[in-house]
Amino acid sequence: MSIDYEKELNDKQLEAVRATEGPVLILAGAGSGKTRAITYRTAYLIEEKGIAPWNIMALTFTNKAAREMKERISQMTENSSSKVWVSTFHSAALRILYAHAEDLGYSPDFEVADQPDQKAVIKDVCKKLQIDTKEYKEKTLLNAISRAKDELLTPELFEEENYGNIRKRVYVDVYNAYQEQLKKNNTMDFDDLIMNVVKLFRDYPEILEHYQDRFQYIMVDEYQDTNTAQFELIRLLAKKRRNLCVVGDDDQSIYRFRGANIRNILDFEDIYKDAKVIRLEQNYRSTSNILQAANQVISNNRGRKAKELWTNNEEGKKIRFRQLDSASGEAAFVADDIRERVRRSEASYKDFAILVRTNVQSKEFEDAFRVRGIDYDLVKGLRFWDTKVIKDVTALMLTAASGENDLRTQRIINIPKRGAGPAAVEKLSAYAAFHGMSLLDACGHAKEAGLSGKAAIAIQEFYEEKMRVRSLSDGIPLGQFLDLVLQESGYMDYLNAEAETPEEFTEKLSYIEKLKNSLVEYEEEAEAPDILDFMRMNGIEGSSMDQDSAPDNPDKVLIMTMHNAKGLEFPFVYMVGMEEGLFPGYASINTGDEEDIEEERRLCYVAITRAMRELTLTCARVRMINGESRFASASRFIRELPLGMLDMNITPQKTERGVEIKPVRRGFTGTKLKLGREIRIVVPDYEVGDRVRHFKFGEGTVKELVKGEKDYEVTVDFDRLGVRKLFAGFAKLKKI
DNA sequence: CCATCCACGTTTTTT
DNA sequence: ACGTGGATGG
Repeated sequence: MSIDYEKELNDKQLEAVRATEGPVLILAGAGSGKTRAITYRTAYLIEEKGIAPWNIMALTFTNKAAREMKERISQMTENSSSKVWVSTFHSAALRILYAHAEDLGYSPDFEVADQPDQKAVIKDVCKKLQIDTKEYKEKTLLNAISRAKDELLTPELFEEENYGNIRKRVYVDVYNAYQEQLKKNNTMDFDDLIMNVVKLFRDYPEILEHYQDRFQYIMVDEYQDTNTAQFELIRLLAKKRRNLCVVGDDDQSIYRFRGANIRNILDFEDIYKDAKVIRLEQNYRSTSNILQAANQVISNNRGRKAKELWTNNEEGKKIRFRQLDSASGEAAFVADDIRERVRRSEASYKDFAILVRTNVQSKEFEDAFRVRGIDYDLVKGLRFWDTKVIKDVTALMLTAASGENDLRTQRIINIPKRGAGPAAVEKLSAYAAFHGMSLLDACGHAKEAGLSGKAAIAIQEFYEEKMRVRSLSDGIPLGQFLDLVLQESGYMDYLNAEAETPEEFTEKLSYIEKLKNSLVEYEEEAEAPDILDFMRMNGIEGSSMDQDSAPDNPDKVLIMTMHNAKGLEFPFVYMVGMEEGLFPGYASINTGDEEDIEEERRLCYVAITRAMRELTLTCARVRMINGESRFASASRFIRELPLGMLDMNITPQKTERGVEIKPVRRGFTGTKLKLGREIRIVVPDYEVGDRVRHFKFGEGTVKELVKGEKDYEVTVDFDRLGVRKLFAGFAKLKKI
């Protein structure tokens, strides 16, 4: 089989495929055949350039992307695909680290901490350090640690950097203790995986060189989402041969909040002066109207790589914009619209996607679809391996297999409930530490550890159950092992008791069933099946039945967040909740940092470019936010759309109780509604030079007060935080 | 030690 | 509105 590259690719794609040597930056606009370019490039390397598949590495962010890429490469290159390293950053890091764990002071059977684990550790640390978790939120602390690791700041470096900063001092202590705790449990968190590979490469040049020789051609997908640590990882790997091809779109960078560094893509040409830059700008997905809208919106961003998508596709329908009275009205409009189109056989349910900015918005749509009998699916973030049931059951199995990991023992010590609360754990931990044994082993000495009667017996039994299971499990198949664990632990009864409804119980049973299938499947394939190995493979890489694999295409309308929609396409897209304060969100408006708005605008661009045939934007005049009715004006992004291609059928305003809401009210975000009547018009009672207080930002001096289109815009120099721009209506500043 | 009540907070998410 | 988590009382 031979591929006709020239026929199957456009000029730019072909150029990208043929640029095999040296640094290459492929700026791939939405829907421009990016994956096509990467997969053909891989095939080209193998078949035309004679590069061995195992010398090629392709890195992605999600397992889904890796799976899809693998599949497409295998379709093209027959059997060599399995030899190409196509994997996520994290699983690549994991594989490398398993081979060199000891060089970094971990034992080779180290484990990976997931979010619940991380949370448990940070909780523990806060307690030990007596940190007021009201002042320093656990989430914030974890986030700070994660960002530090993204930036390759080890606890030592982080400490150096923040030495003088009193507030950061707490972060330093927490980070230190957190890291110590993980290390003690022979555990890395996700960020450690990347950071530790970099550390390994930096400390052991010969190891680095080994991988440099192995990965002679490196490709990185979604390059705009890389963080500093990932960038450094790639840079080191590619340093020797410099065959680095990164593919991305700065306009689709929407993960700044989790550490993505957009500079990686913006500065690529500065770092690699000889980089070849190839722009894929022909879009094969959308109508030209949709594309122009996207172009127009994103052009409002500064600091982006110049590019403009174009298409040969037809002009298509105008983009619809509808403002409804309420969130439920909005959902009703969308649901009716979909139902009508399906009734007329214009499309089927699976052709539609509702894109929301925040998860809470989905509820209204679920209701609207349900009452109309429209099949829908909520694409939710919850994933199989993060489910409580699965976490519990796997922890039960792992603890029976090995009691080394105290974090895990702690997780299940009271599952099912046996009266082992924090107090008991505290005593047992102390005993374990004193005698240099694991927490599980300490459970075998519950009495000696100072536990009183009933608790001591229960915990002693917990220990003995684990030992019993361990001795019985020797050499039995994993599926049976699971049954044994469930039986001995009494977990099923616990589940039944915990479940609020019978449905909930059945759902959880089905999860366990899935786990069992997965175990059996694994056992058939693995050379040396082992529960620890199984968990290792699945914890990071998901598995054959993991949730993010595409639904088997049932005919359902999909509801999902705009973030989740990245990389997908749908004939009909509804972007809902297009309101100031929701999209862009208050949070991004309030910081006064234009960068935040730009990120939201990129998200808007991503969402628009998901649409193939028709795009509908909607918003509500009044929306409940956190239990409070609020006026909302149309999103600024609506105003950034080219008027000419908008179908804007403004519906007359109806209000409950016949109270007319004057258009002037538009934009007074934060104005509360009561009994269908608005009760307050926000006119600032302060002026330039006045001292004011903000509920969150503290005190400051008003620098500027401008009556904007929608609201007063007030610039305040806060004592603690410096200059911020706020909307007067929303900020609720108090004159002092 | 467990259950119950209230206060709080609330974008986006991967691995 | 609503779910989570901490404090409080049995």
